[in-house]
Amino acid sequence: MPNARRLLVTCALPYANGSIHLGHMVEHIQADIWVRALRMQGHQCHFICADDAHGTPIMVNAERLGITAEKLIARSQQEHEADLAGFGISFDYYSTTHSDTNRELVSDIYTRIKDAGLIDVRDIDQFYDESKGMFLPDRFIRGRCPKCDSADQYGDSCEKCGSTYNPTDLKDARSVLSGTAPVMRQSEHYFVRLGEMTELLKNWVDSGHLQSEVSNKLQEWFTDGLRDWDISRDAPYFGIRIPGTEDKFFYVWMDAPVGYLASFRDYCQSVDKDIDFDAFISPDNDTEMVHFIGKDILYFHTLFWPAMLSAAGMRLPSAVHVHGFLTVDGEKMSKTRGTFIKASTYLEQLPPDYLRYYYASKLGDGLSDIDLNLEDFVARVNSDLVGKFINIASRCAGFISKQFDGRLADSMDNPALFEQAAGQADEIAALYDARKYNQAIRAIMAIADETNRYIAEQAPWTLIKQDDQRERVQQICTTGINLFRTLMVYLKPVIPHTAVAAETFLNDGQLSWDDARTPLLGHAIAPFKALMTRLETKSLDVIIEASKDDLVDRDAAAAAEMTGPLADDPISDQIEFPDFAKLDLRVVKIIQATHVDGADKLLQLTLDLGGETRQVFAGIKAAYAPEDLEGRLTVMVANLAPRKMRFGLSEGMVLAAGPGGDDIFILSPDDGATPGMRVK
RNA sequence: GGCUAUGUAGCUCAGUUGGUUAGAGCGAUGCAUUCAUAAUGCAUAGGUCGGUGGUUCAAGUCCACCCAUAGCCA
Repeated sequence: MPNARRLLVTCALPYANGSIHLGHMVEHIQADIWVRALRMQGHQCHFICADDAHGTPIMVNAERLGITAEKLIARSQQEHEADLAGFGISFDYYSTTHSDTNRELVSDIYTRIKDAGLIDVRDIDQFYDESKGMFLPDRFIRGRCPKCDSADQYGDSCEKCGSTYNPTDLKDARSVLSGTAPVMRQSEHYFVRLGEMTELLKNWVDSGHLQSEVSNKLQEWFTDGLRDWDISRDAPYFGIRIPGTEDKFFYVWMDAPVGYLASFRDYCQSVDKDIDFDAFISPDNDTEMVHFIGKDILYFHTLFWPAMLSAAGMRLPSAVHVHGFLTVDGEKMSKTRGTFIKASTYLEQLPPDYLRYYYASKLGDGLSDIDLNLEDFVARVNSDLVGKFINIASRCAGFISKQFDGRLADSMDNPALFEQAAGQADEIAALYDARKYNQAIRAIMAIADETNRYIAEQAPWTLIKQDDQRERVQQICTTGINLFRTLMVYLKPVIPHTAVAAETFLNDGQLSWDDARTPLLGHAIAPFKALMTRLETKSLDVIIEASKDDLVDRDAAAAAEMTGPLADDPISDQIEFPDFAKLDLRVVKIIQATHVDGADKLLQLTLDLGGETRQVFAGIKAAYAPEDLEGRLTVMVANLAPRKMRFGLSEGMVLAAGPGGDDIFILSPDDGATPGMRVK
């Protein structure tokens, strides 16, 4: 194809710390439809993605699960790829940002930025968790909101009053990881001097690569002035080490977008070896680089990313296509309502093409959110796809196979009707290209409506009763089948799985875009089998219920975590060994235990330290009877300063665990220990 | 709080540079039909276009303010 476009198309990299859900699918489906439409027209589209595998949340989560971060991200990538493949997302390559290629590329880009004099190094103050030995991201600090005093708010913003602030403003700040109070500590950070690139970025933003809403938004940021971008994080950090440093790592948002290129380079080197990676991404090239992203990560892709590319001497994106969020039944996806639906949960019940069609029917080229209205979803799929579109094939195929031995007529009875539909090929292709899928679907369904109307007018089921009208019936049904075929071409980017089944039925190989224009005549088709079944509300109920189950498990786990001993009584501040060595813990034998007159909780214990005896009062009366204790070994703090109590002098203390009341558990050494041994 | 979107029939959405009785699909109701996965066709009902005020010969469409919803504030 002479005018074939060459494109690198990407979706935002899914984060390797959670499952793909139907919100992610808006983007992947949007991009996949775009790519498939272009490919059908003969364009060369390299569709690339990867897992975003770095950052503190992944490191922390792996630790919590007791596995390595590498294992966590490998597991996640496998799951993500399976989910995306299940929805028919036709990536050519799917990698991870935790790869050698990515490390090389980021390091290279960083070095070029540095050589251009755009890196600034300076100290900043940041919260540090001493017990965990690490700096804390804003999200890992909670405390009371400085504005409205609400408890348990994140370090960057308050969910109650919506105000934003610095974690340093938080009252009673606590580390989410350990529950301890974080301390301020200074650390050297690396910054990209974005402000230096303002002009360049402005030019790029104004030159038509972005939706108008996006440029408007960026205008605000330009007005405020671009601030330096902090690209470093201190060890420990699961990520890529900054070259020339010992303990500094690239902030995950530095290496994530580079992952697009790293994954693409791996693809060029291992799969499609005809592509010259360096040439492809060099400026002044006729290739296109197109990113699909959600509006939440606009900033990173429209300022940082072009800035990085430009500083590194690479091509800038041809387009960044931004979409909105998904709501379900008009509300934010909710785990309690069961509307936080994972891709895998959906796929267990329903075919991917239903959702792909529904999203397509609602997606425009703007940033507005789209709503998955479950009732509307059922109605739309059943009425549009099954009732209108598939029905055309279904109602015509019977005549062709039963009356005409499966052969289409040599001509159509109404070529004008076909031409009218076929003539829309360019227009519909343009709508796909402009990402106005909702308009494309409307145009396509209008053709389906017209076709059904036409068949009803002709009433082949009546004509077939007259012998002299047989040929006409065959021609009418041939017209119908060909309109179905043209519609199938138009819908193929949206419902590829259905297209495969339809191709079998039409028995003429794979449909390309140009097939929409030329009818299939004098051709034998295969017997018609149901291409799609109606969507049952029941399946959706199952999905909703299953999504609630996910939540219950998580809630239970979260609740258990929240009410455990660690939550009630967080681990104390870290100490050094000499602090510990000050404690002199000894194994002792309880030689006598007696009640204390007038004391509610105390028992008086006489302890043998192996050569010395002590009197100790212990608050364990509610849990132990004196006779049960006599003769037992336990552990005491032997060098605790004696304390005068109402009933006498207590010369130390025995160790016990538990919340109190009846729940007190004194310690016992294993068999073999003898009184006087030191515990260390 | 500031900014940016959005607010049109029961539901999901179109409405071009302001111009005649505001549109589509689904749903509802009635009729027709029975080839087709109870699919299809015809017809009817249904909207003071979030609210108020303004500009204009004329506003869903422009302006101001207000209300509601969502997002952003790196």
